[in-house]
Amino acid sequence: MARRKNYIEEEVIEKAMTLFWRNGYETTSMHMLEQEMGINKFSIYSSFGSKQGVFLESIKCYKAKTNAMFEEFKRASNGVEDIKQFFYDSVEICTQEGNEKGCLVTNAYNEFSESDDPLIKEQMTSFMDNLKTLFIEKLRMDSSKDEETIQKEANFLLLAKHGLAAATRVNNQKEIKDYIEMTFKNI
Amino acid sequence: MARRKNYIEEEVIEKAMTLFWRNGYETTSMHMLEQEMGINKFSIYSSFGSKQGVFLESIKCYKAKTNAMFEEFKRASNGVEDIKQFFYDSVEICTQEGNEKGCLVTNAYNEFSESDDPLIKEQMTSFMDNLKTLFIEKLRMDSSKDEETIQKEANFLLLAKHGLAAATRVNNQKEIKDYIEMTFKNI
DNA sequence: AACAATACTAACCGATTGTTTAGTTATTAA
DNA sequence: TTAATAACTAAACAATCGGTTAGTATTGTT
Repeated sequence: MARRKNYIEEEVIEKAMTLFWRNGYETTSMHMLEQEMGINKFSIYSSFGSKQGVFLESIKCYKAKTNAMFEEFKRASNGVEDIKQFFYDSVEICTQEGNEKGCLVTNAYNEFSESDDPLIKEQMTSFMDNLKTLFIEKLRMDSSKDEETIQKEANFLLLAKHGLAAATRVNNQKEIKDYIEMTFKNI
Repeated sequence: MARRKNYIEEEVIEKAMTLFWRNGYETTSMHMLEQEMGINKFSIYSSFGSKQGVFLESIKCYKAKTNAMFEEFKRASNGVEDIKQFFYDSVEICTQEGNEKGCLVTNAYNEFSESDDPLIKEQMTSFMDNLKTLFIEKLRMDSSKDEETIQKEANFLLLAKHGLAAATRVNNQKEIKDYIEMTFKNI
């Protein structure tokens, strides 16, 4: 009936994700998105509606990308050891790629800390809440831990992930390893 | 010889600092600075040269503001316990004020992670390096620690400060306390 | 071949960014 | 009192922001 798109939405959104991951939300302009996605504004807007829309899709893409890791994390049953492995995997995922640093969501979580956007904030908090739930689940595997300790440790680990995100930006491999080991020293 | 300024640079820069602290660098526009500082662009530019200039002065102001805390930290001689106290003081300083969250420098350190500005980056890294040196100094007070451990722990604590900055943004008092206590359990 | 539907290019929109400047007002030294 | 100096107001600057749109190219259906 009509002309076909000559780009694949899944493909271009992955490139957008990379850009957001590297630069954050505000710093990434529509012009930069045009360049990186290889399509022009019209196509971007007709496919994703707005810059916010592109970002929202990018987060979905990020979640899909990290899904395998998350699934493995969910399936695992070694308790704290699994969380540590998850930390190592989180680092791995951004050392194997280009200039992407930290965790896309954690980075954005910082950037959006209190300002504006409810839709985006919801994506962030749901990601974080989900992560915390998983932490708690793994921590409960050690039956010697009481509930209060588990809550404390889950909070600690969630905040430690911020430190980890910072680490992948400014520290080297060994320092990152040291940080993780020290974090889990008495969990 | 000529007309006198009817504002005091030290006063208006403190207001600028508050704004940068609350919103970060990019989000804070010259217009917002005009409003908050209570003077117009001409005055801002004639006093500080550029937005970057305002920010640089704001950092100096921040350093001055936190100087008392730092001096006390330097003077202290209880080792690790002093570092912990420093963490508590860092939290205190932003709960007593308005909406300022985290540490101005740590926040900016995140925002500028690798992009652009050499002058600003230098301010950030010098602040962080200085902090690390102080950590090491305190850690060395425990003579039972070997140098490698000290380096590891100093790195860990520096990254933990990122977690702390995040905590002051999204966590409540008790959770922050728990985070600090758990952080120092490992040291 | 003609039509309808959609994708594409590229220019343009108003708003806002950081920065500058022309014109006016206030202050002080002579 | 006057001339020089500097601070003020307010408008404008070019560049860029996110977003839109008119016009054209491509497609499938009839």
